[in-house]
Amino acid sequence: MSAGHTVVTTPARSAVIDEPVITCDTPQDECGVRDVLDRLGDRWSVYVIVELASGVKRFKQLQRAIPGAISQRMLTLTVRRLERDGLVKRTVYATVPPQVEYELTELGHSLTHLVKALADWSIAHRPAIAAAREEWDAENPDSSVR
Amino acid sequence: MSAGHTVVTTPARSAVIDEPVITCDTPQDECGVRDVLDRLGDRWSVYVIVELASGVKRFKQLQRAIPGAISQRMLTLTVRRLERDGLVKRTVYATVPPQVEYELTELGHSLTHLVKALADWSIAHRPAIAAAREEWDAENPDSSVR
DNA sequence: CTGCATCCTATCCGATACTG
DNA sequence: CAGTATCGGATAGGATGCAG
Repeated sequence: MSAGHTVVTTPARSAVIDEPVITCDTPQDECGVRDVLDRLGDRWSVYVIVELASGVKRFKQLQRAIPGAISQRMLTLTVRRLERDGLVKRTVYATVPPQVEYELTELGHSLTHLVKALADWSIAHRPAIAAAREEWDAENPDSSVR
Repeated sequence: MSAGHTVVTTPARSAVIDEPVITCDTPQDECGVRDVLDRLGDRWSVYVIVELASGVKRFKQLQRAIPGAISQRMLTLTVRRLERDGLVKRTVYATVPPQVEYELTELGHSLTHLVKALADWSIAHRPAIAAAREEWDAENPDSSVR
């Protein structure tokens, strides 16, 4: 009595291979990966790390060096957070006018390699990504996913 | 915040050795590093990449596997963007009910190593970061920087 | 099951003004 | 120069409802 529509059986479930990859079993603190990603996630932290990777810099120096014109407010917030996380060391000199120097800590430097690797990957694969985007956009003219 | 994929000049041949960290001389398009960071910056992309690193997964599988309870909306958006960037391949099966499989492309897999490295770093240094934060918070009881 | 559209909220971030 | 505080726009992201 059923209509003749074919119900396709779902194919075999993909067996979980072998790699736990990250082994995250604590949904609460989310494995702590967020601790880093949230930092790298904001707009400026990576640039600050990159700039400080080449040496000590003062506030204004930092601001000028960072591409995209970071506002004073955001630079302050960014360096404060990085300092709080122990990635950046802040040194205040009681001079007139005041002078504050920022530099990476040991911890901060250890992150530099990864950030650099990420940047290299980005640069190396940018053409591929750009091409993929153009192709996708061409095939999906009216998509809400930009 | 990604600028429209204009990909201008960018003479950054970037055959960088390992002295200059990122060699960014184009403030305009920000070296293209943003192209990647904007993806990694959002809350979920990294988790999707991590999950797909272990093999093909369906939509619902992905949603259940990701820690932190990603909403349906965000998972859809995230995988679409990754697909657009050529990092994820999407395969639709005309079954009832519908079934869609997601898997990393070659490009996506090449990013996996970096993402894993980042995750490893995060896990390894989480205690240090947590300690730094506690110390900082103790020394700055009434700070607006959380 | 997969996915889109809508509404609504939290947060990011820039602009601006003011202090030491 | 370095930093803080406030306002307001833009946007990421959750909840819900509906469609294929």
